[in-house]
Amino acid sequence: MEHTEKKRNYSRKREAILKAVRSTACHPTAEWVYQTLKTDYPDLSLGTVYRNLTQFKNDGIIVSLGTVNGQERYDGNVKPHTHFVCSNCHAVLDIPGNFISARQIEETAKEMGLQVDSSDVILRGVCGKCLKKDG
Amino acid sequence: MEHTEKKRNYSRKREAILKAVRSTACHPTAEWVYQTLKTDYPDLSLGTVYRNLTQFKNDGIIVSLGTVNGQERYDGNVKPHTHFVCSNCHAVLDIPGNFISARQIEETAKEMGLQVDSSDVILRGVCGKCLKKDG
DNA sequence: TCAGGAAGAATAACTATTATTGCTTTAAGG
DNA sequence: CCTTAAAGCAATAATAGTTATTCTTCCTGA
Repeated sequence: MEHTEKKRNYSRKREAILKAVRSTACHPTAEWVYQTLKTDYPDLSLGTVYRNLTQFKNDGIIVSLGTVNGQERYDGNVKPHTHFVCSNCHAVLDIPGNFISARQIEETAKEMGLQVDSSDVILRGVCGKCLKKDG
Repeated sequence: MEHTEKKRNYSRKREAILKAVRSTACHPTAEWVYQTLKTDYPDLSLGTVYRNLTQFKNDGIIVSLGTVNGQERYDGNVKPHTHFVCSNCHAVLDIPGNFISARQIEETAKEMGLQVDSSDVILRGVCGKCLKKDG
């Protein structure tokens, strides 16, 4: 009996895309992934990156942070955590700590008749790098 | 010495755009504002709506909640508050309560050398209407 | 009233994303 | 093996939201 456990055809490129997202803390855009992999995979197309990122997102393997400056940002870390967005250079940083009360959310959701599946905390401001640069 | 504050000419349309955003709790898109005002201002153009919304945002008169389903959502309520986004119908609802500790954020920001200007809490899930509709 | 600047409409341009197309690979059954 | 159907893929075209451009009109202050 052969190994038949893969539901989706294996693809070196797809694996590389997933690896790229997981191996950085920069919360990349589709474009970033494309540019990063283009040297190793010259015949990679941007559409392939978009398609695979969407698949990963739907499968819950990666997560989307929403759009920053018009571009969707992805995160290989699927555990909920806080993000900081620099309004100057649009960098996205991970922030340790939760800042939020799950119990309080649950209560409010119940009160208002909502089903809450996830919660995001996003801080906005200027990152250390930009603070130094711009005085 | 005169004040150098940039004075802006009065405009009935601009006033109407601002009023439209402030008079609804639906956290409208540019398109919504355009459609809403088109009957009263038949010669209003979508470009004008976009331009004025951007100006208002830059002036801090209104605030952007980021893009939901590809469209930017605005809010006439500039005081920070929590939002709920329905992943089914993409409605945006106001949630009373803050859920977040300003002191804790301040501490973390100081630790990490960040300047935090604002913070958003976004809950995602299914709203009451959609829960009823879809079972 | 007149000059100069701001606002507006119409439309073109841009950018991120998604759908389509046609080719290739894989899986399943005989 | 061999055939056939389904799925994957890259490349391209197309879409949608937004922004920029151009030209005209209108307001404001002297």
